[in-house]
Amino acid sequence: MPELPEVETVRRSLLPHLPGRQIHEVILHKSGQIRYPSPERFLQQIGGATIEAIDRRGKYLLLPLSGGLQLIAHLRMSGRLIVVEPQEPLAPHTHVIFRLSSGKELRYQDQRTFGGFHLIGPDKVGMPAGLLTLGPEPFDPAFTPAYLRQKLQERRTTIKAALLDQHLVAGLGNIYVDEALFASGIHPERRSGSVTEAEADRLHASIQSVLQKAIANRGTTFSLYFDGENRRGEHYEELQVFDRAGQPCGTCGTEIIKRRVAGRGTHYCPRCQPL
DNA sequence: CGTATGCCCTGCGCGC
DNA sequence: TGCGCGCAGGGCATAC
Repeated sequence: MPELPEVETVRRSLLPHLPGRQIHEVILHKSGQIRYPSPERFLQQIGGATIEAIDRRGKYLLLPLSGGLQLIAHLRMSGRLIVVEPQEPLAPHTHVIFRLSSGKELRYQDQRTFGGFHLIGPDKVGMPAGLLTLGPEPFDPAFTPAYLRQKLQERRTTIKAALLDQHLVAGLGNIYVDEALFASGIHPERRSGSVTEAEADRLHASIQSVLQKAIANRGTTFSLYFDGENRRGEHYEELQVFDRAGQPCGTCGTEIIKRRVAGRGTHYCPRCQPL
């Protein structure tokens, strides 16, 4: 499940392969992953364009193209973008193939088909709605402890739901919300507004350090995540609570609990994160 | 408007 | 052994 560290790792792994390359041809094995515009117009507009860069915003990958176009990709649950030699056998669930001027292919595979592409012109029509209203990046100077404190105060929901909301801060998903809450000793079912100033400050620091460590480990490979060169992330071993239900907490030895919060499987230590 | 819920989809693990 | 069900969840549509 790619979250910010995994998407950032994909971005970095694609960096040597994409900028400066021309897209000679796009082959659609399954057109459902083309979200905007129609598959026909997508193919017509993207053919011959040159990839100028590869950027990230939250969990979105942004690829500015020549001619004022922008290709936007979202991997959702199971999407993978990999660069391979054309003779490489097609992996299952390969839906889109971009033939590049380097001779290599950028392939999009997606078992659960939740992810996909938007191709946007200079008028910005067709942008994913969520990208337009996305909150600040966790490492942007705008994401301050005071900002987090104030936003949490305004919410009436659980702290878990608030942090999963991409309008509040961009890029956190189920794994790193659980990890950041553990690192700051906050129970996931606490009311967002009940979080004290000191706790919010601690949470701010935890969010940044948890994400930073995960990026340094090139993300968490839980089941389906691999980077653009098909490598696993190494962060799984570092997880303190996520996917550790029934195992002892590394801090106090209490059994890690898993329960449903905000509609998501949620992991926490009942002793280190009291309600 | 803010919040909650269900849906999209496929593969896997579990229980019978 | 085999089948069917539930679960996994990011973002969006819909309902309240």
